[in-house]
Order: sequence, then structure tokens, then C-alpha cells
Amino acid sequence: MSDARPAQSFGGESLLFLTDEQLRQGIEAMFFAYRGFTADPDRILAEMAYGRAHHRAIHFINRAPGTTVNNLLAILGVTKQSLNRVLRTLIADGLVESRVGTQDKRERHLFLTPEGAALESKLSDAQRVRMRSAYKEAGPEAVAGFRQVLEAMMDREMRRTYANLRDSAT
Amino acid sequence: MSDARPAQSFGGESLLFLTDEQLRQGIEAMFFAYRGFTADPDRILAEMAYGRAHHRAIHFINRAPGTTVNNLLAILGVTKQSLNRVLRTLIADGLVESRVGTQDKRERHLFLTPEGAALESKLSDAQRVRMRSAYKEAGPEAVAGFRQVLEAMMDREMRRTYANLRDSAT
DNA sequence: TTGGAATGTCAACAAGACTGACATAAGCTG
DNA sequence: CAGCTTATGTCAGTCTTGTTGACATTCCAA
Repeated sequence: MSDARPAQSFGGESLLFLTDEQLRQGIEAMFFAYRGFTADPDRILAEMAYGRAHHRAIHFINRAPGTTVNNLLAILGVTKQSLNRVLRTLIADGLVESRVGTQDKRERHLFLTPEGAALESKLSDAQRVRMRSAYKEAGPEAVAGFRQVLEAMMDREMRRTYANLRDSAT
Repeated sequence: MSDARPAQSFGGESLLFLTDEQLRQGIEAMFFAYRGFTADPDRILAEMAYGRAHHRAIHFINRAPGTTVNNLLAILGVTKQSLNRVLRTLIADGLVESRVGTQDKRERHLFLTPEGAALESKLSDAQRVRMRSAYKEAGPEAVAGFRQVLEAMMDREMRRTYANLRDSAT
């Protein structure tokens, strides 16, 4: 497992990119990049009484308006109790609306209020600025590779969720 | 900021990759991929009484043996109180050794004990397995792009830290 | 109709981040 | 040497966000 030799022969191309050192650099790049990735929205959230969990909820409610709590749970990968605390404050603060399902009254369908949508925009814009700048700096081919590796890093189930969201784009 | 039009003209190539939708997909890919990225070591850590914070400390002490507390603080980007809690348990459990500096006796130099190194291997191996598989699946050119975009996503200071670690590779 | 499954809520707890205050030891400077 | 600064460690308290357990409501199927 911890061999330090280059990887051997896959499909004939490039034999020299799978050393442990190369992999470690990728691991560290993920660590530092994720810090940058969350830094800008975190700054905005810190000003209000919110955290990263609120951002995630707002993001995916905006992405799939009318989604149920259970569906959001599957996307976020946390317990319903954890999500509920976040949703409760967002609803109390008037950023999210929770409507009892018409067909199944056990379900709650979630929507952003205009105030919620405004915060979503603010957070997304901040995050997109950095993303856009990184994409510009790296160039379109790098972006394609970036997306490929990220997708390959996901679990099977996450990959499904990600693809569903992607394909449901308006 | 929230325009939905394609980006305009950069260096003549590829005009159609900077829409908000494209950026949002990148953002979601980062979110899901990071979950996958941490999933395997997290599972191992959960069995012991450790968390992700311990993993990060162990990783970078292994990467830069003899590093001082202050230096580790800068790399990890947390407060000394937060790091200290983690280091205290790692030292108490005999995974990390803290040696008083010979030149500057205020400094503590940190090293992994054999037990610490064993855990580091176990965690790194688990993380590398996924990384290696993602790299293989995506291919070498994708990996190059992946690394470029990640680096472009970092803050200036993180980029320096990252480059220093990378260049100090044995 | 009744018992189980699904959905959501409330309460309590733990990890890990944070700030603030303070102690100690060592280096540095005038 | 005296006094300031630096490096580290610690105590206390708070916040976010994850967890489990218990429970209420609603739906569905035997």
C-alpha cells in the first residue's frame, strides 16, 4: 500500500503520476482548496448568526424548491435532528417557508422566502467570484479535468445525487 | 453578479464555460467530493476516540517532522487552544512526541512516535486508495487540471504554504 | 381497525471550533 | 540587568453542528 514507486502501466499512457508523493500533494491541495472554497461565504455568515450548515440548507432548497425534509437529508448527509435545528432557525427568521404536503401531510415542502433568496444570492455570488476566478486562471481544459476528478472521488450514492441535481438544471 | 449569460472572450478560447450554472455545478462537485475525500479516514478515526482534527495534526507532523507548534498552527489555520487540545491527547496517548527546542528552548518540536506513524500510514493509505482510484478513473490530464484549479482556489497565503510543503518533498 | 413505517420535532450531549484571560519560560534590546 | 516580546500551555466559557434517544403525527397495509 505505501509503496513509493510510480504506478505501473494503465492503458499505456502516463506511467509517472501515481506515486504516493503525487497523491499526497493532491490530498493537501484538496485540504487547502476547500478552506478557500468556504472562506468567502463563511465571512458573510459570521456577520449574521449563521454557519456553514445554514448555507448548505439554503443552497439546496434554492436548487430544488419544494423539496421535502427527507430529500434534503439525503442530499446533505446529516441526521434529521441536525438539519431540523438549522431549518427551525431559518424558518423562525423568515428565510425559509415550510408547507405541509397536500398529498402526504407528513411531509414538509421547503421554499425560500424572498429574504431567503436574497441571502442565497449573496452567498452564492461570493462563492462564485472565487470559483470564476479560479476557473479563469486555470483555463477550460483544467476545469474539465477538475470536474472529472471530483466526480470520481464521490461515493456511488453521492454521484447519483450530484447527477440528479445537475440534470435537473433549469 | 448573478448574470446567467456565458462569459465573454478570454484569450479567444472557450466562451461557454463560465455560466452561473457551470459554476454552481463546480461548487456542488466540491461539496460532494470533499465528503468522499474525508469519508474513509473518518471511518477509521471514529473507531478510536479521534476526529478529523487529530488526522490533520498527524498528517502535517508526518509531513514536516520536527515542526514547531507555531508552524503547525499556521498550516492548519486554527487557534492554539484548539490545536493544543488535540496535541495534548495525541501526546498523552503516545502518538506524538514533543521535544523542547535546542536552540530556542521556548519552542516545542513535534514528531510522530512509531505508534503515531503507524496510525498516519493507516489513515493516509485509506485516503490514498480513493485518491488513486479517482486519478486512475479520470486520467493524467484530468489530474493536472484538477491540481491547477485547486491551487487557483487557494488564498495567497495558503498557496505559499502549499508550495513550501510540496517543494520540501523528500 | 390497528400496528408498523415514515416523517418530523424536542431534548440532551459531544466534538471541535472560537475568544479572552492568564502563567511560564526564554529570547532580545537598551 | 530590566523590561518587552515571543512561544507555548492552560482554564473557562461560548457557539456551531454533529450525534442519539424519545416521542408525536400521519399514512398505509394486514
